Amino acid sequence: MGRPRAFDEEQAVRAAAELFAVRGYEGTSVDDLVTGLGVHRGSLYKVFGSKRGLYLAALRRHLDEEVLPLAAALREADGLGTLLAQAVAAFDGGPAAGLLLSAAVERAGSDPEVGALVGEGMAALDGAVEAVGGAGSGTSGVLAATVLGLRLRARAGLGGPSADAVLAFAGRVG
Amino acid sequence: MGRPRAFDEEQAVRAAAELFAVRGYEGTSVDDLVTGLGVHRGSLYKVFGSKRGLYLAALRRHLDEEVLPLAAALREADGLGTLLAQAVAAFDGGPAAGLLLSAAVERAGSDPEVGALVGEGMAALDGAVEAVGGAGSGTSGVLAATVLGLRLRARAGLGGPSADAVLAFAGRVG
DNA sequence: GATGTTTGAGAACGGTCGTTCTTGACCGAG
DNA sequence: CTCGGTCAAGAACGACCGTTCTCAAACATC
Repeated sequence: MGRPRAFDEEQAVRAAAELFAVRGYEGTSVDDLVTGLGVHRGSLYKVFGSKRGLYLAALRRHLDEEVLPLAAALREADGLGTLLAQAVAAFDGGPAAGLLLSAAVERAGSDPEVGALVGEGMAALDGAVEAVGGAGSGTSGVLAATVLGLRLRARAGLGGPSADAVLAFAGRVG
Repeated sequence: MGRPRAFDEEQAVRAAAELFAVRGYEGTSVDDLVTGLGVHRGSLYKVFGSKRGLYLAALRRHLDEEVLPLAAALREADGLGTLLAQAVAAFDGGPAAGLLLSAAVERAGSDPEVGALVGEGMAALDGAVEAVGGAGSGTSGVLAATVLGLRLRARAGLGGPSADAVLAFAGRVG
């Protein structure tokens, strides 16, 4: 019953996540989304309710498909040094944690629902560091901050530390 | 000749920097600025040319009055651990580096002039870490990333690592 | 093939955006 | 006091914002 949907919802959410990650929430207009996703305005509002609804869906997907898997992979690192190097490599290869970073800075403070999702992503990174470095070492939050800080440098387009520098640093912390 | 200016330009720039730091560039409207600064629209455009011009002035002031002095102070630390602890203490006490962080995420990628200013601020932090930790150690960029990452956590309103945790971490890196 | 329901296409809504213009208040110089 | 120039006050501009509405096209069901 009814006309079949002509767009892939998951693919649309993924495209929205990329747009939001690059231009930010306020910097991405509904027109940008309609053009970039190839989804009609009406369909977008029918499915997601609002621009914010689409943003929350994109952030949710970003967590489920990128941040949490990354955190799970980092848990398998055989030391904090390897963990750091692995995280940086993930940042070089794509938009990993980009939307998480953008959301944390731009929206987490003013939108509680975004704040909860951001907190979930950060907690996952914390947990990975803690699992590798040893619980109670008290350093997990700091090193998780380092991970996001390195992501920030990569995003800002300014040359971040080289992989060698990261490894050298990693040698210091274990 | 002419009517004298009825507002303090430096104070206006400072107020603008706070607004931009909290709400971001796109999240701060000219109406917000007019209200928050107590400066008339016409005067704002007469003096700063545009919203972007005021933003650049605010970021410039943020660097000169907060980030660069902070970097200079960090240079005097007697070790990387003290440096980290000092940086975190500065974040707790105010908006230090807040606009730098916001600009790095929201604008540095799309506005080259903002990118240059952000790069200047980050280079100052790098230099401070390098001066304390020893040049060529290759860790300066990474630890500077940690500094901004900790600032990010504080901003997002999620409980960051405690001062004790930072000190414990600092013990590992020297 | 006719019916019923949902989609896609795009015009249109009021509101707000950044910016400019017009007008009158103000003050130093002559 | 008069004049010239700068400022403050606020209305007004076109453009764009997120959102809604109308209507024809496209299927599943009967």
